[in-house]
Parts: sequence; C-alpha cells; structure tokens
Amino acid sequence: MTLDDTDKKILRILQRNAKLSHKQIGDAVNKSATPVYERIRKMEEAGIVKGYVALVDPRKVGKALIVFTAVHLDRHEHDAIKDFEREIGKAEEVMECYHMTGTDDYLLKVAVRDMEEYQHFIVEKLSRLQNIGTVRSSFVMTEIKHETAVNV
Amino acid sequence: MTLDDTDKKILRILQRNAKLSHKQIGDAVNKSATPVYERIRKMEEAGIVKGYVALVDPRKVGKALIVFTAVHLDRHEHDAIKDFEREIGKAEEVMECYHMTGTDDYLLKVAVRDMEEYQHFIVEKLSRLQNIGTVRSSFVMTEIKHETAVNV
DNA sequence: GGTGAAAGGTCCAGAGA
DNA sequence: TCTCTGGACCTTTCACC
Repeated sequence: MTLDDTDKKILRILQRNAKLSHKQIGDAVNKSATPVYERIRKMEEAGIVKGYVALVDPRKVGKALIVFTAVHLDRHEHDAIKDFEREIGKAEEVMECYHMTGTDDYLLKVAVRDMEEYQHFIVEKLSRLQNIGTVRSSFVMTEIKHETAVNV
Repeated sequence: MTLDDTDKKILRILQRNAKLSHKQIGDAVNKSATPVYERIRKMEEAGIVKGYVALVDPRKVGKALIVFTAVHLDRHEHDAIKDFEREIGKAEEVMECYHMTGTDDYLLKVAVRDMEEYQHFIVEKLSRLQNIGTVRSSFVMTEIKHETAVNV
C-alpha cells in the first residue's frame, strides 16, 4: 500500500490525537468524513495503523523510575537467545526490549516504582534467567522528549 | 488522585484498546457506561491519561532503522545543556531523548529510513550542534517487545 | 452509581465526478 | 477509482433519580 499526501496528513493527525471525529479530520485535509473513514480503514487493514491506545503518565501511577538496562549474554546459541527473549517478554517491568548490534546483546527499557523495585527486578528476575553475562544499568534523570508518533 | 481497582482495570483496558465503548468497558468491570465515563474523565483531568493516539508501524511507513544514540557533551554548564535539549526537541528523527546518569549524558532513540538517512542525521544535524563531545550509535536488529502500556 | 434522552459520531449504501 | 450525500445505528455526555 502506498500513501499519498492526504493519507500521511491523516496519519500525522491520528498519531497526535485519535479522538478527533472523521469530520474534524476531513476539515483539516479538505475532504468529507467518508473518504477519511475509508482511508483510515484501509490503513488499519494494511497494518500501518496498529491500534488505538490511551497514553498514561508513568509518574502519576507510581512508576517514577525509568532505567535502560544493557544485557550481554554468556552464550549465543539459538536456543539461549530464544529462551532469553521469551522470558523477557513475560516480565511486566520491561516495556521495551531490543536485540542490538555492538557488544551488548539487548537493551531493555524498564519502568519501576523506585530503586528498590528495580533492584528486585535485577536480582530476582533478570539474574535468575539462564545465560545472563553482564548487566549495565543507566538511569533516566529527565525525559526531554517522548514521541509515540512516527514521522511520516 | 488515588486509583481503586476499577480505575486500574479501566486504565489497563484503555492502554490496550482505546476504541472500546464505555458500555463494553463497563461490562468488563461490572459497571454501567456512566461511571466508566466519569472515572475516565477524572483520570484525564488529573493528567493520568495524557491522551489517545493511533500507533503506526514504523517499518510500514519507511522508517525501518531504529538507532539508540548515546551522546556525551563537552561542557556541562546550564546553558550548554539547555541549548542541546532545545535543539534535539526540534529534530524530527529523534523520537525519544533522555538525560541519563553515567558517563553518557543523553540517550536518543532515532527512527530513520536507512543508514544513509542516519548518517545524514549524525553529520548534518547532531554534529552541527554546539558542544557535542562523543557519539556512540547502537542499532536495533530486532524489536523483541514494545509496550506503550504502563503496568498499573 | 444507574437510567434515559439529546447531540453527535460511525459506518455504509447508492449516486455522481 | 475516489468522493459526496443521506440515513440507520451506536456512542458520548449529562441532567435527574
């Protein structure tokens, strides 16, 4: 599926505010509500729009500490890697996990209440996984920018 | 504002799918639509719910390369830091930027089309900012997990 | 917190550019 | 092929119980 300028404009709007009506979006892109609806439906079908979610402020629900945790595995066989990935997927503290280039294998973004909860995550969860080599933690002091919107 | 179990349940639902009607959410938490509506409105007012957005798959709109860029500044005076933060806020390639503990000052999450576009960002944008010391780039090979939902 | 009703949005069929 | 109009149906929002 290729996106024309109208599609891209709609995407930019929806990525900022998904609560606007098709009519309001139509006014912004010089179309009526129906073509807006049709274009959105097609982008949903194509998997370009993955879904609609509410964004919650972590600090206001007691998740004030954000940590980036770089993990280096001991062994790099296929099974060891798949095991790690499966287990990390289950950890509710882990919001993001990436398999990276470079000396560290994985980069995790972890959201917890405080340092005590982070220590618990490291000692009781991460360290108990098979095959963990080294772990390096970097703590977020300030969030300067956080966009969920992709630049289209 | 303190959240009871019903509020938390509503937040968990909305963070997964913001398109459900108040009636559907009410069925899931054993309430009618109105109290669901009132609770959501209060959480919006309190800033717990920051907004509603569409999630777009970066790979399907030509942003296939995700890079974590660690930046170390040369000087750490107040003005130098504020300058960097203001400029990075304007860069559309930068989806996230955090002021970090440790030897690196900032961690950026950058989304671009390909390596050529990343090189352009580093050479033409980042390196042109005053005060940049060292830059280390780590590339995402695979996204194992990416949650926007905060664990409440 | 529930009920019910007004206002307005979504979704789709049919027609036209 | 893409867009508009009109209408059935559903949701949001709010006054009242």
